[in-house]
Amino acid sequence: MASRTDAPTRREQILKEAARLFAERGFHGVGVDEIGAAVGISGPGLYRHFPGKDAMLAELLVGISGQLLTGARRRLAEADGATGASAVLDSLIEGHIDFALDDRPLITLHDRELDRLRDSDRKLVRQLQRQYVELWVEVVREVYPALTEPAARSAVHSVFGLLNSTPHLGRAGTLPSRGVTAELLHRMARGAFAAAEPGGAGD
Amino acid sequence: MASRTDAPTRREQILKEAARLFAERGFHGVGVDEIGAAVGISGPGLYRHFPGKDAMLAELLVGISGQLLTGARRRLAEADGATGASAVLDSLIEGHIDFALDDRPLITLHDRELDRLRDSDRKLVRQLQRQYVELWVEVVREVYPALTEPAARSAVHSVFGLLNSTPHLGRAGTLPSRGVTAELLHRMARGAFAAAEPGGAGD
DNA sequence: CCTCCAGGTTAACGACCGCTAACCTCGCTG
DNA sequence: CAGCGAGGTTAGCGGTCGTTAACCTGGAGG
Repeated sequence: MASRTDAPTRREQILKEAARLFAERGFHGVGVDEIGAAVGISGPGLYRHFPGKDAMLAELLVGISGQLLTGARRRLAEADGATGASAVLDSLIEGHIDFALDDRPLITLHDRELDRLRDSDRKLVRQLQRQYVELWVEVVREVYPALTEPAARSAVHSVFGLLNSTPHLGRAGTLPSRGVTAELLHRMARGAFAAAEPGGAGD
Repeated sequence: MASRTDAPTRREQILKEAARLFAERGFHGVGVDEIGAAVGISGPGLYRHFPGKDAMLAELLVGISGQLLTGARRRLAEADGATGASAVLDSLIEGHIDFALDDRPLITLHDRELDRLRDSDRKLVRQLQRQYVELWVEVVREVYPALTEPAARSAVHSVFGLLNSTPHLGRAGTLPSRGVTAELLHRMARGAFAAAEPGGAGD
């Protein structure tokens, strides 16, 4: 939380590099020596900042889930009663896309290494994720009332899959451009939701 | 290929269980002893069937990519000039959905453990995947001519993300039902493609 | 100036893991 | 029935990895 303006670097450096490495080679595929080397220190020096390798992954995953949920709640509150549900959904989609484009390693970890956590941490992360999903489901059902609740939940998960596909889009900066990609993803997400309705604009 | 009618051989049993375990806990998170235990033999007995743990993953990934590509080519050929491009796209979507619903562990491995392969195997898998994507891109561009080629490719990757979200839908058989889920995914995929077009039915 | 602590270092331990070696035991087949 | 190969078994080696132990160092505070 105390990270946006200040720069108490080491810990955050470590987390950032660990996230990148975990996303690239998997949690079990990365050694602590590599993480250390990535931030200029070597090996067990990491244990001055974290009690263990597991703790790094836990902090990353809890942080991601929390950030997503917090951001979504903020967007929901900002719009409040004024703007329509459709605008809120657009805001949620925009926020998720920003995250997926900004922090690709994190979005990768988010649905890939969850099972490597201790039981307590995993439960916490899943709870945060569930709240995030439920928040989306409510908004989606308001915009598309023909959707049953299970259908809406499935649709939300599927759209997450669509939005989280950013790591597969371009190995390096091969994307057309950030703005264009974001717009494309946004349109597709809306189109997917719209088509999820039984009487929608499917075919 | 010699597996549909005959009883599953040891080799196929091993591959199936290995796929499940790799998907659940990651390639590096599963030991050969666990794979052996899952098929009733124990430990190094696996080496009577495979030269090593890497070889199992390689065979799985090559097999998946090949099956997907072969199936797509068959569907493209079956439709030939008779049916329209839109029907071919529907057929491709249907095939991918069947795969994603049938073999969830495989679809998970497919975009998760690719980097754990030896260079030669990884190149082969990537080549198969690229051909599969390009096949989709051509069909999609025929159905939605307003899409530029990069946009179509991004859209295809994103729809794969959407369709491959099946593992997140229900931990067990909590899905509404296979048919309903398949239909929902199909409509969403079509809706996403349609909305990808610049002047599409976005909002 | 002495102290102390945050933040490093290297050495090494213990566990685990992939794989090999050596051996066993069926069910064929000549 | 002898022989043998397919398909197992257990024991154990070598390497890697997470973690701990013991030690070092520079800068802030009394």
